[in-house]
Amino acid sequence: MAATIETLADEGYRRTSFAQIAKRAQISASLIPYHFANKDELIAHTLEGIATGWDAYVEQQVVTGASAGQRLERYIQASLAYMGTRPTHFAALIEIAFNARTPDGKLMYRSDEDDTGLTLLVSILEQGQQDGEFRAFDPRRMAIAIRGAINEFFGAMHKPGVAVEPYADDLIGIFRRAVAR
Amino acid sequence: MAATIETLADEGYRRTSFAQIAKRAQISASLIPYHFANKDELIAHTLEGIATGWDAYVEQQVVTGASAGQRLERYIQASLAYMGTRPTHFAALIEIAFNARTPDGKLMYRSDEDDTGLTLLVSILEQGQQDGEFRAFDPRRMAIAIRGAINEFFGAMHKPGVAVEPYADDLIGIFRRAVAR
Amino acid sequence: MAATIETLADEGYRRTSFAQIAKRAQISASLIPYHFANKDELIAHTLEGIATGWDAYVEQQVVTGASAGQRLERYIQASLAYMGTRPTHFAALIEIAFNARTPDGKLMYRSDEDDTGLTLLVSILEQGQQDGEFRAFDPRRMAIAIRGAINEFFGAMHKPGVAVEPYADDLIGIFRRAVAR
Amino acid sequence: MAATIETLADEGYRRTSFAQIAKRAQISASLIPYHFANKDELIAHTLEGIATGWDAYVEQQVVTGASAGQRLERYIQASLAYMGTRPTHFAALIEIAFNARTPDGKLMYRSDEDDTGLTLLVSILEQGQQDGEFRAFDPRRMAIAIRGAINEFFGAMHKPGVAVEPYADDLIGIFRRAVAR
DNA sequence: CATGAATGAGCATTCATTCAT
DNA sequence: AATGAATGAATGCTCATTCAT
Repeated sequence: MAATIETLADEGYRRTSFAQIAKRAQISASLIPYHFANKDELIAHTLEGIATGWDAYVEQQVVTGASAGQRLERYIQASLAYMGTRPTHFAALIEIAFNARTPDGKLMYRSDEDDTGLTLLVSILEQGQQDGEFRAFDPRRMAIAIRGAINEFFGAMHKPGVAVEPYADDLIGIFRRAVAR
Repeated sequence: MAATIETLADEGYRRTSFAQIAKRAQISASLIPYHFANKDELIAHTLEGIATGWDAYVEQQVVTGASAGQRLERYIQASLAYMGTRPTHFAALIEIAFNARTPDGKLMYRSDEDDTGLTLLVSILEQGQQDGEFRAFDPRRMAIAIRGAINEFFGAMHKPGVAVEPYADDLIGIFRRAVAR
Repeated sequence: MAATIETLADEGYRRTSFAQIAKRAQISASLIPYHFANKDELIAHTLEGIATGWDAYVEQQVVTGASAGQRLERYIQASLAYMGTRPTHFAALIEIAFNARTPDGKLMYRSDEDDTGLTLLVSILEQGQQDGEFRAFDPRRMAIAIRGAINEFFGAMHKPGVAVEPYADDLIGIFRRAVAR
Repeated sequence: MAATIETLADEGYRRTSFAQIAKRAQISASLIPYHFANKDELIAHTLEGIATGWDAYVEQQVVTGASAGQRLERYIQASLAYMGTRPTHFAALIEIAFNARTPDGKLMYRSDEDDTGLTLLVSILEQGQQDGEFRAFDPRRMAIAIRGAINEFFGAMHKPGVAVEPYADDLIGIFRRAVAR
């Protein structure tokens, strides 16, 4: 599965074949369907592994926040930190999200399954509103905007002169103003 | 090329084969490499076609703005409007961006080529700062955040209860506050 | 398709792969699914080709019979003659009949489709009964017995000291007695 | 081995893999080559098991016949009864007969090994001729016809309106006339 | 005895591309 | 300009078999 993540990140979804994964893992290609039954299942397990790790990390950081504002701040910081620390995992995540399809042809990232990341964010925002800390706004739409701003960083992070910390600081500034009363 | 866009949007990059495109276009599959020499070239032309149309539309809306604030507003509105009007084009764009690779294996969306959309946005922001209309911030990082918030909408727009206009209004609100002195 | 018949007869259903057929036909294996879409379709076409040829030959011989008795005689003779002349076709037929399965897993030879060979035989027998030429018996069961006795010859014909003509003569003798008043 | 028979009958020779058999037997697939060394050997043993059971049953019925005519009658009845009682065994038998091949590529049902069923039948017929009970005919060819008529029943027995007893009665009638002086 | 992990060979099929027409 | 035939490479997957445990 580690080899799968690497292959996804380095070669892209299309070239992530059993043969390529097996080459990296130094095993025979036919061993993969022996353990996973399906390529879809391999992908699903890989996705789950990545998502779980990420969600756990972010959540663990977030809960230490005393106020909704602090929790939002830590959500942004943790998300970007994770992206910066494990770019391979995030790249694999993107490859899967934009390529893996359910049997009926729908893209995974458009599926209706619970979207842990967004749910957590929405709950932070709602809490802030209930506490009177944040102004009135639609929490779901705000969450989408925040997550978009976070994720976009991944495409830019490889370019020269772009670093995690300043971007995190800027995002915190932007969304502090956005939610402030 | 219209068939290529449709196929990309409906079937995804992987399944966008000459055979599939040809079936939609009601032509023979061997006609495509006759006109385009390469699959890469077909993709490149398709991408260019989409990008040009989008950039032109957004730019045309932006230039009518009297102030940097208005131009930013129109940039956001036009981008989201285009996405809502031509979801097929945007879906194809995403498929290409996250799948097409240069011969050396790099993803296109990470390439160093001029990124018209972002350049325009950066110039709006810089102008606003020079005019004293916007506060001090890093224009590039702000542009990344804005574009991320815009693009994220595409993944969410197919879910129930999500519409273009309210999201555009919210984004405008968010980034007005973000750039305000 | 000729290569398919030969491969079926010589190698058996299991080993009748695109690769094997292609080797005999001196073409590339990938050309077969280009023309036939499916392996099932290739098999179906092959089966149809064989069955049509056989049915046509037998029927053509049968119609020249003046009486039901003569027609029965010619049915037996023609069936066995075809088997002796085109053992390859018959071997392929058997391979398909006992191996090809419909998508739901049922064997083809147990399917309910019209069984031209048997239908013709039944009609001969019924006519003989109506004409008062044959005694009373169940035509369907008699037809099954006749066909079984004919088909069994295929398994035995390759053994030394077994020839078509004497077997045909014996079968005619057997079933003349069986249907005689 | 019981699982092998079931798998052969239900899934067909092609799909009768160690994996499938093991699934039915609720054992590990690698246990089979541990006990049988070869797939061929497993098949051979299975075939032997089926054939022995069948032959024994038929022979046991046959020996009780007082005359050749009675023994022929019981041969037909017992064969068909066995087929009707153990259709699974017979189906497996057919799968093996028409698919298993000796290392040199020859089908088993065409091999020269002693064919117990046919040998018994031939001996009955010869005895009848020696006793002056049956007319003159080639016993081997007559035996082939009888066995063909019996075996053909298997393909037809699953269709509606086809039962063992009437078919057995008809066959007895047919071949009584065929051998009668 | 029995198992799970592992492998190389083979299979049906898709694909980008070439080529004669 | 356009097509159908053809191909080699690659893909997901199954299979019989081996082996360490």
